Amino acid sequence: MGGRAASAAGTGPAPTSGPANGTASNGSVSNGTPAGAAVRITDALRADILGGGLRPGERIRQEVLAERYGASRLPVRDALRALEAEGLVVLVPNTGAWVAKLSLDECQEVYQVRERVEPLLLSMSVPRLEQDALDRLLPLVEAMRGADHVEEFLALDREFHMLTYSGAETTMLGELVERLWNTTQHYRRAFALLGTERTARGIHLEHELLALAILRGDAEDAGRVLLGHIRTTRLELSRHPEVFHVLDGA
Amino acid sequence: MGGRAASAAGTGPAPTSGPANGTASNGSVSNGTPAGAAVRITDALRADILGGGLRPGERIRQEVLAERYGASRLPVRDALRALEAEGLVVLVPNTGAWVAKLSLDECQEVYQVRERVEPLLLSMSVPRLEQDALDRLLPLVEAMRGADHVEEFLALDREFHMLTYSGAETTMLGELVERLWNTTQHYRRAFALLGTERTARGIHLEHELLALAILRGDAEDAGRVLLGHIRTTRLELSRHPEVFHVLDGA
DNA sequence: CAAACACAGATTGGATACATTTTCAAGCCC
DNA sequence: GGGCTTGAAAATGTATCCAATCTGTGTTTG
Repeated sequence: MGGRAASAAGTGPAPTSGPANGTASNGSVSNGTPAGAAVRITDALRADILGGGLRPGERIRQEVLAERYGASRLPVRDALRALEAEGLVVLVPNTGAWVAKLSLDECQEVYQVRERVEPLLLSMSVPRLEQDALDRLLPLVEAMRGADHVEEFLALDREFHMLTYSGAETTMLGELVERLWNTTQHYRRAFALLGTERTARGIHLEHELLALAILRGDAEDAGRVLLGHIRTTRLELSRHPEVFHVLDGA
Repeated sequence: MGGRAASAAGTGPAPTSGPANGTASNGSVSNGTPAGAAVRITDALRADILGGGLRPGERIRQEVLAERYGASRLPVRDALRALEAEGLVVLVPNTGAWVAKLSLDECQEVYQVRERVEPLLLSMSVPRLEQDALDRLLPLVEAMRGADHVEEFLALDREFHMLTYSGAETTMLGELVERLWNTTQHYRRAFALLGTERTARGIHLEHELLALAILRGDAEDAGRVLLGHIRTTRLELSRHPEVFHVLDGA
């Protein structure tokens, strides 16, 4: 056992240990890692929600999930609670669970927070980015240009931005940003579907500009570009309220 | 019931309707205290941690809490999980739970996020502050000047800042800010104990300046003052690493 | 004498079963 | 015929019990 647990007099094993789980690498979050089986259900459910298998406003029944994942209702409840903490599920006591649904105002609120928070994370990341990460930036931009399906673009977009954050050794800010991304996943998808050719070109340009600033090592300029990128998306989104009506009606 | 009128014209057939919206909770059940045992334990534990009854790094045993609150271990587990989501507790699978402990770097990270996020929340709040809230600002500043005990000052400080945010109709940003405050509660207390007379005077001046800007209705200037206030505290904190050593050693 | 192994104790994680609360639908009264 | 009350059914919250895992100590061996 590691000496760091030498808690003869001290307390706690290493509460804040962990190699600064950045936000890189797609895959599961495994933030607090509840437990063995519960965490598997949590990951599966999150993937289901993010992938579109469960749509906003849809009801979630514990028994159904318990049977689907071959477990009891207890780990399912733990999973729902964990996802509620991530903002993906809404639990109402003695009533039930629903997939979180954002209104237009709430979605804009998320984007406003992202405008303030992600440039900070980026500025923490840029000075410490690995060479491998830098080498992958422009290819990802090109891949996004060539993406045909919405899902492919979304995955590449996520990978690109998370890669730009992979240099930050943060414990909380990275998780916060990932949560903000997850909660707006449905709307990003719907927005990408409605996006015009003109806005798409603008997005690609912003991505390339961001990559160039990062490659230059100019964290401040990169932060400015990123702020503009998120802001542009937010304003564009505010001009397409039908995104939310569609989801509400479904 | 029926308090929550579906925002989008009565779209929802019963099955897909539900309080998936973050703010919309059932009329009868206020998301705060639905009389569930788990929620009561959660609140009690949070108060215990924030109040200093449980110190950072201290171990939490489920059985002890179960007996203390006269309940089973299950609602205790739920409470720990909820508090983990708030960042107040750290859970290690199959091992145990500890009161969250922040390193100096992590604490500064929280403050940096606060610098970005709280001015935004303030700018959303200032234009819609009630007259009652405005009338209470300067008296609170004066009360802080006269506060003798640290606990009294901390309570007034929290009340003052939360009052400045009371005009914001947010669903997520407000909770985020409250979480950030809670996770640094221990360190704010320790810092207040170590604060010199000179820093105390500066804090009071900043508070008064902030109150005046808010009363003037100048949201932008208020945001600037608030940013400086948080930044000053962060820099001051970085000059007192003994705060963390004391807590680590204890 | 020190380090690795193994066992015992303790603590958490999960499954089953029961009590409580809410919801839905039929029936009754106005 | 419409609105309200009442009843049953379903879903959630909780308690108790059992299994899996980790910590810590004692022993053994080089």
